[in-house]
Amino acid sequence: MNILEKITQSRAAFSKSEKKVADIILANPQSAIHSSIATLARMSDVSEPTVNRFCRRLDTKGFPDFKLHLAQSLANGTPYVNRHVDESDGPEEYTTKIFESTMASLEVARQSVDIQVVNRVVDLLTQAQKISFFGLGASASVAHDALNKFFRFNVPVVYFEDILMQRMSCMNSSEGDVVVLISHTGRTKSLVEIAQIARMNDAIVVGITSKDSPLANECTYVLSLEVPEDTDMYMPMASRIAQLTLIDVLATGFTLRRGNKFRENLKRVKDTLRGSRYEKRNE
Amino acid sequence: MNILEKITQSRAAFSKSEKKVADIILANPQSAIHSSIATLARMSDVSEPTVNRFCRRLDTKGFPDFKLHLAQSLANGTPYVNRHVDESDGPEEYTTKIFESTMASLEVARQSVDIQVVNRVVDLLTQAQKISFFGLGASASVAHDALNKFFRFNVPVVYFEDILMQRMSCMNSSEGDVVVLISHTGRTKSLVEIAQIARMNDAIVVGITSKDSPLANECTYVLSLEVPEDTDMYMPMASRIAQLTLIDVLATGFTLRRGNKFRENLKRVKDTLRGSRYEKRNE
DNA sequence: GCATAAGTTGTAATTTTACTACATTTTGTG
DNA sequence: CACAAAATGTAGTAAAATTACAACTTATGC
Repeated sequence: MNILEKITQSRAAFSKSEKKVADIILANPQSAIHSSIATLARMSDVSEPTVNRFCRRLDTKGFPDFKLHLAQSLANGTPYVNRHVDESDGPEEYTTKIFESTMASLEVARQSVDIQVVNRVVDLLTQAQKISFFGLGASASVAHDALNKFFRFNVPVVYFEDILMQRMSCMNSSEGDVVVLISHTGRTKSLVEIAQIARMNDAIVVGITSKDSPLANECTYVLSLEVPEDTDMYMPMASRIAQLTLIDVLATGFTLRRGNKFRENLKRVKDTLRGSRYEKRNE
Repeated sequence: MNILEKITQSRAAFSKSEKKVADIILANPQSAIHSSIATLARMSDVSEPTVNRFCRRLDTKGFPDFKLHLAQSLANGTPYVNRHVDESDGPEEYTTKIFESTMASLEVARQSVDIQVVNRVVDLLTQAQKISFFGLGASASVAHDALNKFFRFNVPVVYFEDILMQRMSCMNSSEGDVVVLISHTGRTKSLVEIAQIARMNDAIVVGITSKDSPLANECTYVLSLEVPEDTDMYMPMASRIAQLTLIDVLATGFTLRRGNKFRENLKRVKDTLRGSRYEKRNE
């Protein structure tokens, strides 16, 4: 656990001199890890043993051990945190906050993904006769993206934005078909219905949605993504990115499963695009 | 820079005894940071000064400094690196790699974004009479997503996937219109043409694309995203996510610029969705 | 309001740790 | 094979961290 946070939190439990030490360290943790106990004691205007006691109060073995912990906390700059955008934020602030929140969400999402299920779903996808990707609202563009990816694999892929088309498509599904449904909340009624229809027609239904949601309960397999609450902006942001990344994972798993030859094929698909592009001049 | 990697890389430059030390450290770096120089020397079967020399060869001030660096490398928030997926990777590995690569790309993208331009583009968008989002292939879903976002703002937004529709739409554009074109490479011919058409009709053209590309040269404003090369999978992955996040930033800037009342409005839009969803039972 | 105890802080000595200078060994080269 | 250069180790030294204990501060009960 991050020792800097720990210092901030346990500040109340510190004695007067220990607070001095805490403040000096918090003011400039970067320099603290390069100081000796003597220097730090002098800077905080306390004695060396006080600094040592301060370290032990934080459950470290002593000063060197404390420095190690501190160094680790400082390692990745500042770990990305989900900070909400504030009304008073300027462009600099909100840009940073959004990028960092997105990264933080991805980190959380990564940890919540069930690898077993990923593997199983990749299995199913490679064997599918037809793959459908459906989502509504913000998740529609995720489904759209999935179409783009799997289309290159030369497998029958279906994607509709229209609810009625989605329904009809599922009506016609049969054994061997895989329907992937994408929804952050998992509470969109029409999507839950589609899951039911698809299952009634023997299709395998994979949900990319949140755990224990009504949609999750209707799916054969659930790839749940525990993404922290979206920011206050009343728009799905981070969840969408996590879904997309998961699609990337599935697509990658797909190509890996299909083997070498298949990837050469993929390269050829990419090469056909060349004609539609301006050549990159050699730099 | 990660010192563990550094050790691996400079292994060739080490002397015989130094290699012994390197191997012991690499074998169990976690225990290394908790050992004294004497213990480590004994374990590596070399003398203490050798360990010290080893540390200096890695551009650290000495053994304690080396331990600090090592601790940072081992911190669990290890900065994400763009590691390519390997053929032999299992589900666990490729999932991690993709998530981490995506995060790494976002970090790079964040640093490359020009805040000034973001601010200016937000300005333009808030004042636009009509906003169009166009992209092709993988970028189409990004444009699609942008539509989703800006649609909620109750501004005239346009999005087409079809090239001809895109062209026609641009033909009809006029002063006060903003056309946002999305392309990772910036070399897609038809998109460059669309930029030209839009500009001829007095629209402002904003490009979310790579710097100095043919498309970038045709745009009024360029939001360049320097995203590291996509992985070997022959599919755009990271670039797309960076583009989406940038769209999030623009959308957020938009709502912030529009002020409080506007966001209340946004909340109302969100609330209208409620009827289409299953209520969340209280937990 | 004073005495006493509990807690806090500092001083000085001790121990541990890291570093330096120099001696010895190993390796490579004419 | 001899010599030089590089590598490694030994022993001593300096620095850093820790411990034990003394002095001081603060709080509490009578």
